[in-house]
Amino acid sequence: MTTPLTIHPDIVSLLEDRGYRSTAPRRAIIHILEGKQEGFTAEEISNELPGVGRATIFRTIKILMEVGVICRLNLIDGAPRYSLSRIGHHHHTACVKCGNIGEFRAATVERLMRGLGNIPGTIVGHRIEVYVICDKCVNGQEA
Amino acid sequence: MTTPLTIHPDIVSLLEDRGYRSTAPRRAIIHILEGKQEGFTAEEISNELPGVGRATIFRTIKILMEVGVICRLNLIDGAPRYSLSRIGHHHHTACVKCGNIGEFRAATVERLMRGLGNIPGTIVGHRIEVYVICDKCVNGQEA
DNA sequence: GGCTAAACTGAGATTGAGTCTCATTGACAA
DNA sequence: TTGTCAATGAGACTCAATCTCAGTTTAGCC
Repeated sequence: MTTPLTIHPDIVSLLEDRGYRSTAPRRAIIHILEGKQEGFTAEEISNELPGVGRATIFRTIKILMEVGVICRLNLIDGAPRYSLSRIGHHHHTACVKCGNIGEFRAATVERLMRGLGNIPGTIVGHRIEVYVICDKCVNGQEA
Repeated sequence: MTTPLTIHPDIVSLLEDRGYRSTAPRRAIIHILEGKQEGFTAEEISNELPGVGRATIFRTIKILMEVGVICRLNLIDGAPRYSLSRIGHHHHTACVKCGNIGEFRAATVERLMRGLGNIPGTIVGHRIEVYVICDKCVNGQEA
C-alpha cells in the first residue's frame, strides 16, 4: 500500500513539519504539480484528478502556498494562476500570447525595493510581474 | 438639461475621442471616481449609484481602463481594486492593514526593467505592487 | 425639431474562482 | 487494534465579473 507516485519527498516532509498529514489526495496533487512546467489553474488540477474534490484541491493549494511551495499570480487579464516556486523568492514573467509562466530572480530588484525612498509607510512585501512575448511565440510569429 | 456634475472634461473628451458616447451613467461614474482619493471596488461604485446597473459599472470601468484613466490592481489577498491613474505610467502601494492604495513613479524601476537581462522573450509590460503598512496604520498601531 | 441607426442601458441569468458546511473517512499515536 | 481528530468529497453558497436581450438614449442628419 505504498504510494506509487514519484513525488519530491521534500514537499511532503515540508507539510509534515508543519503538522499537515500526508494523505493520498495531497500526494496526488503534488505529483501533478511537479509535472507542470508552467503555470496552472485549480481547474486544470481538478480535471486531471476527477476523484479528488474541488474543495480539497483549493485547500491543498492554500496549504502549499502557505508552506511556500507554490505561489499565486494574476495574468494581465486578471486570470488567476499558480506556479511551483522552485527557486525561493522570485518574480514571474507571463507571456501575453500563450500564457506561459516563467520565473526569474534579480538581486537588483531587491536592492531597488529597499531604495525606494518615495514610498510612504513601511514596505512589507512586493510583487513584480513582467509581461513578455516568450521566445516560442516570437519565433512562431516571425516564421 | 446640462449635466450638474463637476467632472473633469478631459476624461469625457478622452472617451469621445475613442468613439464612446458621453452618457449620464458614464458621467455619474466618472464624477464618483474623481472624488476617490484611494482605491475603490466596483461594488462601492455600485452602492453609491443605485440607479446605475452593475453591468454598466463594469462596462464603464473596462472602457476607462482601456482609455488609461483607471487601472486595476490586486491586493495581497487577491481582492481586486481599481484606482484613478493621475500621473501616467506608475505603480501601486497597497496597505496590508487598511487596504489604502497609493501610487508612485520611479524612474529607476523603468531603468531596471530595461536592464533585466535574464528574462527570456521580449518584455512588453510590467506590473509592480508594493505592500506596505501605511503611515496612518503605523501610527495607529504604535499609539 | 423630428427621425433614425447605432450605441448604450438595466435587469437578471450565467460563469468561474474560491469558500463553507457537514457527514464520513482515514492517518497515526498510543 | 483502537480512538481521536484532521482531512475528505459533495454540493450549496458567495462574490466579482460577464453575457444576453429588449428597451432607451445619443448623436448625426435632414
